[in-house]
Amino acid sequence: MNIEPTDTFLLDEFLPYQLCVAANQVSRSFAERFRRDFGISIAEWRVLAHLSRAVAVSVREIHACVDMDKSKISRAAARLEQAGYVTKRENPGDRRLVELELTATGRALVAELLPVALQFQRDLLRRLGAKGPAVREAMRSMIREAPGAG
Amino acid sequence: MNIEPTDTFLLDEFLPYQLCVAANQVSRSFAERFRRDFGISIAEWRVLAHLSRAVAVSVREIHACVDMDKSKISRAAARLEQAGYVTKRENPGDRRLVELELTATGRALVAELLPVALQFQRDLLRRLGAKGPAVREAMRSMIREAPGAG
DNA sequence: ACGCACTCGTTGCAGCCGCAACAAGGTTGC
DNA sequence: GCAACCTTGTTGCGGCTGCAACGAGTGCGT
Repeated sequence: MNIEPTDTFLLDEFLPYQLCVAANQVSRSFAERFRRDFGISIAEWRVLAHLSRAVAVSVREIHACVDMDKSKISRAAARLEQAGYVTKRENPGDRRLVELELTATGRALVAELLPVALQFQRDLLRRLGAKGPAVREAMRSMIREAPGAG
Repeated sequence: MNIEPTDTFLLDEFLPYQLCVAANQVSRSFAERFRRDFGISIAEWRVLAHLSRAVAVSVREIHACVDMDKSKISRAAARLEQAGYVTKRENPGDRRLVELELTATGRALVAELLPVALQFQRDLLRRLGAKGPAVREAMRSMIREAPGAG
């Protein structure tokens, strides 16, 4: 109802900017950690994280779940295959599909990754304090519907 | 104290991922809007937003305030100059510095941009509801100190 | 069986980004 | 005054990304 005095605009107080900077910083330190300790990128981490839940998954399913471009997933999967962490096999029932599956090495890597990722999240939540759950809920509500779609 | 049952890892519940997706979606719709209506990118918008507060500003000062790489600012400024929104003049006192300044057209553009940006933020805050202030505070606390620095 | 529309994964391409090197300018110590 | 060092902004470069086009494969209607 009130009209804010916006004669001076402060970018630091602009929520989309704050959100972008926060996400970039978190993403950067997370990526640096995973790159240094495990030699994988965020895209590869996401693919591995999704594969940890299922036996054989197609690129399409990951694309439907993980908010990454098809091509990004495809290239990440190619790198993971070359590194020996996943295998790619064509689905005999539908030969368009590619079944991605973790190798034994891949499962061992995931077993190392998950605790590190969870610890990272815990550190993040600790710094958020009591606001943690509200932030998570807020992220979800922002993700659901696109802001500019209306 | 409690050990969480982490036998299944859900990427959707992973806060760094949620943060990244939310920021990307917000950023994307914001960028699309500004690109379509005004023909400028987010980098250019940030430079304009900073220039709206000062008369003549160097690349260095923007770099110190706005969390963008020097080169990104430089290129954004070059595009803005070519579009006629800012002027670049070398500082007579220190000829390394470049004084960026809004033209009349640039000021008019900013006067159009700011209400749109503020309305965008209002829409975002409305969808966050009561959690809005907590989210803003949370973003700030994430920005201050790097998460992986400890 | 065949044509047509659709789906899936890969690849080419253009654009953006961060990093580092660089040139030009300034500052300090002697 | 000058040499070594720092600062500022630009540019080249390698890598990544999103988009669109593409080839291969599938399902459907007839």
